[in-house]
Amino acid sequence: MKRPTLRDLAGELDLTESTVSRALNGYSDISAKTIARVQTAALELGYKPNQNARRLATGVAEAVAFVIPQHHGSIGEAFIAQLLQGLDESLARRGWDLLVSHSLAAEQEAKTIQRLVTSGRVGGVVLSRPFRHDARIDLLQEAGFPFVVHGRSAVCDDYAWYDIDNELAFESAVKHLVDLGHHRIGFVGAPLYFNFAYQRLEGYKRGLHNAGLEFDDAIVHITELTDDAGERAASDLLSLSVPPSAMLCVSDTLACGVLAGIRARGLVAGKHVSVIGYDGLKIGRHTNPPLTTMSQPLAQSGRELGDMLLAIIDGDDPTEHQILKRAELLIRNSDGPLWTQHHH
Amino acid sequence: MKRPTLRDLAGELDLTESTVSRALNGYSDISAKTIARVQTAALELGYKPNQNARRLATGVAEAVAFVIPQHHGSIGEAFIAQLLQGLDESLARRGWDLLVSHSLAAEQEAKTIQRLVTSGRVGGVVLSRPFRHDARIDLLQEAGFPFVVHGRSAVCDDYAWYDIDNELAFESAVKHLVDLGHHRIGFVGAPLYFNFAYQRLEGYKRGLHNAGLEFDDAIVHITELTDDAGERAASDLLSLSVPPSAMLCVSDTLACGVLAGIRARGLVAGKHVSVIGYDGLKIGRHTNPPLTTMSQPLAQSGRELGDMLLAIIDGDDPTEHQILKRAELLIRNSDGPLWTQHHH
DNA sequence: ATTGCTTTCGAAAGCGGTTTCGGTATAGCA
DNA sequence: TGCTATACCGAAACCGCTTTCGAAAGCAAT
Repeated sequence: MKRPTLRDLAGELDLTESTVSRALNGYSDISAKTIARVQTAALELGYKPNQNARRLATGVAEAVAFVIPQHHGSIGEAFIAQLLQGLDESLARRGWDLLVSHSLAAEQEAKTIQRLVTSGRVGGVVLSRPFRHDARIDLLQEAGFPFVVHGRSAVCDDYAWYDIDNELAFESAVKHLVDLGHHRIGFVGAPLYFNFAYQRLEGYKRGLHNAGLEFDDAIVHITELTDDAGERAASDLLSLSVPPSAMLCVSDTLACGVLAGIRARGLVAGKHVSVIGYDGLKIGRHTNPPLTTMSQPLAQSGRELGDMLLAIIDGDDPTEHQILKRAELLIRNSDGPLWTQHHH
Repeated sequence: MKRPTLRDLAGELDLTESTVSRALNGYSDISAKTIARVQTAALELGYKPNQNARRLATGVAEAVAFVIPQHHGSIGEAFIAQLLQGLDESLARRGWDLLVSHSLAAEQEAKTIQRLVTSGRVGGVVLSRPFRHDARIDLLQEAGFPFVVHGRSAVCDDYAWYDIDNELAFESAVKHLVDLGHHRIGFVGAPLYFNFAYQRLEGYKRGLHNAGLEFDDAIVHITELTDDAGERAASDLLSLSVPPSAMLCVSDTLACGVLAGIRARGLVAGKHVSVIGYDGLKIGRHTNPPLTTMSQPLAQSGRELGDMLLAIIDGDDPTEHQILKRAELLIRNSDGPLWTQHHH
């Protein structure tokens, strides 16, 4: 009832373990006939190599880890699920495993990485939502451990990453809003130690600049990445003496909250105030009103990240793998022309 | 620059590998003094045991796999993310790894399980969304491999599962609707080979029966678990000559679509027609209108599933671990009293 | 000092593979 | 037919750690 081992197989075939092993692994010094014989026998006995033994012997882990960022939101998790799916697809093609590993606190995260790297359980790591200055990245680099990151940190010349041009995305989002007549555009962001949050803010600023608009601290609201926080942000922004007529949000999750805050005030998004999200989550189709957003291809990102990581583990130079994509404006109904009283 | 091995440590300390190993693993036949000496040395040298070697030697994998159901929807993935999080929390406490493994096609799924079981990479498996008759479960049982399932199949006496009382949930959902005056209640379901879909339909029937209402084929719509499918279902149901005044959906994802279908028709959910979802996803707060739903504690489910699996791997009898929880009705705004014309 | 337990370690055999190295048959070639 | 090159396979070391077993040392008791 036990799983057959290499020895069993060898015994059955009257060959030695080493021969069988090489036959199975397609070495060229085994006759085609023997290979065939071994393979059919393996099939019959249901032989499967013990991965742990194999990994111990070869030193390759055949698994990579995805480090799930400590969760700020909960809706945002759709984000992760998507990425995971793409990743797994890519890895599965090679028969590699995907480990996920949460880490509760932020400080823990470095420890988590350490453990992963040193335990020999995985041959690579994919990070997401990097900070502007990310200790995890430093650590991985020093260790010379293969990794890719979804997003990138402030200096990102010498490692592999896959990112969306956040600045460009927000710059063009602002332009879109300006074209609709808005000139007081609010920003609902996340803590700036997240590089994506920082970059999006920069893009926002540049967008304002392009339009000759002035940057106003009062209408940028930095908060956590949850819908509740978004709701509070909207509420705050709307109670300003001169509230913004439009709000740009760094995530769809946040935008969901903003939408709620707007409704709570008796206003309607897309009419009285425009809001644009970011991520392109499918949820946005069902919000009230449906959310206009900057869309990024999450599942594909996952696939590409997987492919990149595999390539790097195989010896590719990480710096050859730096991909910058663009987000697309996905117009639904939460944006609209500037609302003026006398239109009522 | 290589990671120190047990041998290195032993050399440093003038002890043998075996002694060091036992010292590190807290065997009682090593003096406290030696243990201390070994531990500090291990710390200094930054020694971490090679997990693969360890697993090979002990035969325990210290990892479990979560098999992600082939994805029908995409919004529903929030569902998975939640579960994953809870699972990982539970496993992390023991230092175990969590592998996720997709399987593209349904037939593939059995293969996937096979591979997991035979590869020795994991010591247990958690399944979700089981079919009424689930080959994966049979396979796992025959193999005598530790597993738990989120949900359960038609016959579920002899394995471990964690489920919500689906029948009860839908029975009470119907009651809720009946109490609101509805007597023509539609059902938007998923393929009945999913046991949860089957059970919920049963609960629905029982609810009707309790209220003395007749079951009508015409207003039960079985479709896939996507929002688009939900939208089509709503559209179909609404164009009936005698459309239902309320719709019960087997998932929030589906319900999102139903809501959209209702809006598309110029009707408003919660007023002209009531809809109730299932899952209690946070998205429901942001739909139009916010979705009333039967809520289940996903993250906690994950945690409990993890604990169960660990216990079973440790030798517990699986049949001792069968947990049936209840869903709670989470009232938001998509339900309401029966709408009658003259209220207009 | 001898006997009889404990306590504390070392020796060695795995766990299940991979891989290098060398030894035969066999074939190629003259 | 003799010689070398090649194809094919076996022997053995190794990957890093765990665990059983027995030996040595320490201690108390007689």
